[in-house]
Amino acid sequence: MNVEEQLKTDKAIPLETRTIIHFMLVNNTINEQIAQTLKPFDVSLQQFNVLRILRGQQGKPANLSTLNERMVTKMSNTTRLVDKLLAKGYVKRVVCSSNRRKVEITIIEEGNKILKKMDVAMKNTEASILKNFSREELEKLNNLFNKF
Amino acid sequence: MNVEEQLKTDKAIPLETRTIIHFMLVNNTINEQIAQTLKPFDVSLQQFNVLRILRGQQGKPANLSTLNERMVTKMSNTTRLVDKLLAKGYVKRVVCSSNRRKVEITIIEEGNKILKKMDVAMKNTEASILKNFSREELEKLNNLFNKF
DNA sequence: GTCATACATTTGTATATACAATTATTGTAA
DNA sequence: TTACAATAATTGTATATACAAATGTATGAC
Repeated sequence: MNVEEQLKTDKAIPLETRTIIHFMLVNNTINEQIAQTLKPFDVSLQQFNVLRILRGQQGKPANLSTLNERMVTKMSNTTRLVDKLLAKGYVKRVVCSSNRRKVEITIIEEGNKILKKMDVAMKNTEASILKNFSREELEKLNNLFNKF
Repeated sequence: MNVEEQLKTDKAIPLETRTIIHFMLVNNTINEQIAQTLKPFDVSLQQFNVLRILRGQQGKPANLSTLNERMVTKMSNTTRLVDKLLAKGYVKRVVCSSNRRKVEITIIEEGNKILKKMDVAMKNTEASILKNFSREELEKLNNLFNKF
């Protein structure tokens, strides 16, 4: 992916600006591919991430603020996101008995089932996105990301 | 920025998955900072990009499909985006006389004026986002991005 | 106990975006 | 020249997201 070509410009772009634009272009291709992957499951990336977090809880419930903390992309409305998962029958929602302000979200069987299928699809997509990278290059990339 | 720390997990994540998640985390911090930068100008990142493209035309108008082609993030509705810029008085919109299906969008003085101000703010934000990178590291990063 | 404050979630509202359907215009083949 | 397909933009609709305000609950000071 070449930045100048994509932007159809012949002018030189300052390295900093170029890096940010380049980053965004890569972001678009990644997002598109992931969106395509999740589309057949009728689940957004955000919803997928929440399901993964819930699975990571290993049976323990998570309340909304915990979910929000751990989400890859923070968003202002975890309530409605969980509502969607609830409507699809992937999670359950119980008001916390010790503190009734909190609600406890737990992934249920149907959620685990679809998550397993999505895992396979996502693994393939990840491999496809990163097909041109060697192991060392991936490590180099992760190290550079640490500098942000 | 450490991925495991951010996700509050102690399990090892496969390098491919980790890279994608890491990328998204970086994307969030970049987006937040840019959104903060543009907020005082009451212009979205998309609108900013369109203004930049129009300036790049150097007086020549661009029609909607051209704009959409060159936008960093493609979106399905350039019409409404341009409507916003029109309402703010930053661009003008003329139906193309040789082909009345097309509309020609041109940036006007007020648009150039605010764009200049935004440029300064964005330069600062870019520098801040990339403050931990040396020139060589930025080049390395851009080269790795070419592999996507 | 009452009040003020902090906490956790929910709701309202405006805007953004994705996707499909529609309108208007142009080019072209029969 | 009519009919059909292609092009360019617009509109409709559903969903997503950001942000602020509101609701309900808990806690600590007095």
